[in-house]
Amino acid sequence: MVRTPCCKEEGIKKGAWTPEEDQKLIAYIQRHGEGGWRTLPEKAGLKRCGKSCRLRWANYLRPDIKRGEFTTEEDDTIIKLHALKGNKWAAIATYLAGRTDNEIKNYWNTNLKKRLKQKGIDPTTHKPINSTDQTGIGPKNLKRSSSGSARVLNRVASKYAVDLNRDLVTGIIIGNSTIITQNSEVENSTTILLNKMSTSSGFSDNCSFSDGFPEFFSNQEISDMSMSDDHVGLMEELKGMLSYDNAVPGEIEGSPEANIADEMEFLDSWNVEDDLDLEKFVSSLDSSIGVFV
DNA sequence: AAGGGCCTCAACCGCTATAGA
DNA sequence: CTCTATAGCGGTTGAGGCCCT
Repeated sequence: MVRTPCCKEEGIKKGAWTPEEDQKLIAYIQRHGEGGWRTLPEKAGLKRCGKSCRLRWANYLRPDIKRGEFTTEEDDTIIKLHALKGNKWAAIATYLAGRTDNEIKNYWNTNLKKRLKQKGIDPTTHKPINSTDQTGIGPKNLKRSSSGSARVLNRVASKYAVDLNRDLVTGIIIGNSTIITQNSEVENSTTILLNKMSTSSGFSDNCSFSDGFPEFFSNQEISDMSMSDDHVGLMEELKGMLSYDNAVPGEIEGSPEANIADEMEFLDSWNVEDDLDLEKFVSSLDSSIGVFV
């Protein structure tokens, strides 16, 4: 079947937009709103393809677009989300207010990719470039190994008996309290706690990644946690697990980077449509990763 | 000053997903 | 169920600016 072209080829202008064209598009959308892209160019007096108009609006003219350099926090968020989601630019863009998928994609390809390479990290796999897989411990086999961050998520779910969904967990991992709030229907004590965790700092600077709760936190930390409702640090620890800041190629065993592959697998294996209840959450961890408090 | 190479990013292209007739 | 229109996504391209020789 011949594909229907999105617009007639004759008389259609291509290339850079002029300020006059931008004005016409803005004025039309302000009057009539977004949508109807196929008929929009004619109605707005533009000799452009509807698709081109949509893209121009979405990536450049929309009033809520944030311009200017990416912040360190944004860099960090993109890297972590890329490790979790891969080249899903639109999905990543939903976590960065005011940034478009196109902008993030360009920024990744021109800046972040290089930066990771300079740190000795493969930007595709998020693993150290020189690591050879001679042990046969590929992602499939890693599945049965322990995952520190999965363990913490397990603890979050167990401890606070919260229905965690995928976006919420992503929010926890990248430390974005907005997402946590957005994805929680009711601002209950759990939401407040998760928000607090996502914005708190300090605490665990000496966690290890071997199995077992006591090795995960110092005795003092465990004591502090049991004494206080203020469970700060859990979030920082989660963030630390997915952080590249201290990555040293060749020293990855048991480090955060070793967990990226199974982190991705277990998050990706979740059904986006279904909220995960506590029981399902724990059993999914048990069956797919095999970790546990 | 000229020009060649590199980099950035807006825009395009081809494809898939989805809604509605 | 099928077909078509539309929206949206990710990869790629190319114009223009910058830097170096």
